[in-house]
Amino acid sequence: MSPSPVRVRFAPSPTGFLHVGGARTALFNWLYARHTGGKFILRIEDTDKARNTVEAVQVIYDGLKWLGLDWDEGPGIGGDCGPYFQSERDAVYVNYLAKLEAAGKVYLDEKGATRFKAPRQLIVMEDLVCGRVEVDRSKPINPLGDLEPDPTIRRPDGSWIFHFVNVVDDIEMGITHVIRGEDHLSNTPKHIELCQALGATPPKYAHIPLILNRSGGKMSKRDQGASVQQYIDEGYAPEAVANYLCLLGWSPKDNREKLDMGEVISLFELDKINRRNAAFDTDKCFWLNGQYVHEMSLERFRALCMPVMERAGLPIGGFTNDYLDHVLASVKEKVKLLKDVPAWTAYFFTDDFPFDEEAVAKTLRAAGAGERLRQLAAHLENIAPESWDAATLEGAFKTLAADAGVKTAVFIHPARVAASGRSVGPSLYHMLSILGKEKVLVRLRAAAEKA
RNA sequence: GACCCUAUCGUCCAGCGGUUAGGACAACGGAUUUUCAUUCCGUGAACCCGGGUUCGAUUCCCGGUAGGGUCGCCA
Repeated sequence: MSPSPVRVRFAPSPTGFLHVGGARTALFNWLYARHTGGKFILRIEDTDKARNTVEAVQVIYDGLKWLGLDWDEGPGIGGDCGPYFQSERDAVYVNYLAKLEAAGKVYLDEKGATRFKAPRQLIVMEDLVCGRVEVDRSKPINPLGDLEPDPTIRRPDGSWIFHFVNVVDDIEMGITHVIRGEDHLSNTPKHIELCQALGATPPKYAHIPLILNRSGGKMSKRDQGASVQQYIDEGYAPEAVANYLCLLGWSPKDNREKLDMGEVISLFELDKINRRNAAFDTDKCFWLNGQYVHEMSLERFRALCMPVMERAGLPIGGFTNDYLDHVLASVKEKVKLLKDVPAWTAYFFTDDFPFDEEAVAKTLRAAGAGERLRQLAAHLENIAPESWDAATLEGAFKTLAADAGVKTAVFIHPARVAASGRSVGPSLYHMLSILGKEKVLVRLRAAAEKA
């Protein structure tokens, strides 16, 4: 008998926020589906009408797509088990509730809510990550001898409770493996009882460790870096964030860390997931992002930078692709976050670029800076436009400095600030070479006047 | 409080009966560099505690402690 194909799901509640923990759960589900050739299903758990909005659902789609997590069934895709919004599955739940009613396994409490008559047995879970876990549901939860209350499955107003609809949908959608956060481990016995009462075989469970904040507490909305949107806004490369998330609780066991998704897919196994909660290390995520940015192709870098530059209002449309590529290549090795690219490149696209006050004060207003800039402009004037390249410029700077009997830096620093308004940037000779002779001379002379 | 999970450098991840306990981020020091960044080299830094089991425990078992989680008409 061949094992049934894997079907896993990510079932977020649309709260207007995609938590990195949720994203990591989605990622592990997706990886498992891709590794096994199974299906990854997206189901929106929007039973809480008050909180759920279309915008909030969009946040989930955007975050998953940004991370490259495509779903095989779900909103926008369809599938045989739809609808994939719990708010549209009322008939299904009514149907399943009827099964429980027919079996006498539910009752109405004094407030009119429907409760499941829990059998309270010893539940043994063979968790794929946590191992064997036994919970005796017949034991009192306090010294008074109280048992855990029977789970509510439907409110008096007819709306449904998470535990019930979650279990029902997993049955209905043929979910084979439930991969979710460890915060659900304690809920699982309840889910198994419900599942069995419904006449179904429970899925396999894999409870993955939680992501904690830097101080060791549960990562909450307020914590820095808790929202996927933040990484999008700050200009992280999605492949870097996805890679980092893989490393939280999972590893290939050979000390490698920078892995592309294809490799992770082929190596991903549930038994390689550890059981220990992990603190999110923003420094390391930042570092890994830098690695990705520096090593990615110029094409990829351009694709990531263009929307950022456009949003920042840089008139990149007025320049050739060739020019754009030269500019981007000059900063690619320097920049770590995409959001920094506009500030690093603005002066390549406009003459109306900002001057860093500190740099001006320190370099341009230094004694003799104006004279140096005038000398430099006069010297560079002699370079033929067709010879205006980094190597020639470097030679020119060095000759000028040698003749003047000073270090090259004496000319370099004011030239950098004059041409770019900044004290930091790409290699100066390359920068001037990309900018072109005409612009450079204008800027050097303008700065000399102001110096 | 009850129940469940966890416990290796500050952080993440290896090691799972015998190791000089390894790698990465961060920190610190140095080299390279026209700025910044990169890169390179180096240093410091860990097996929670107590009992077992064993010739031998970081590794296995028990207890403690600590951290996290769950006990909702939130999901």
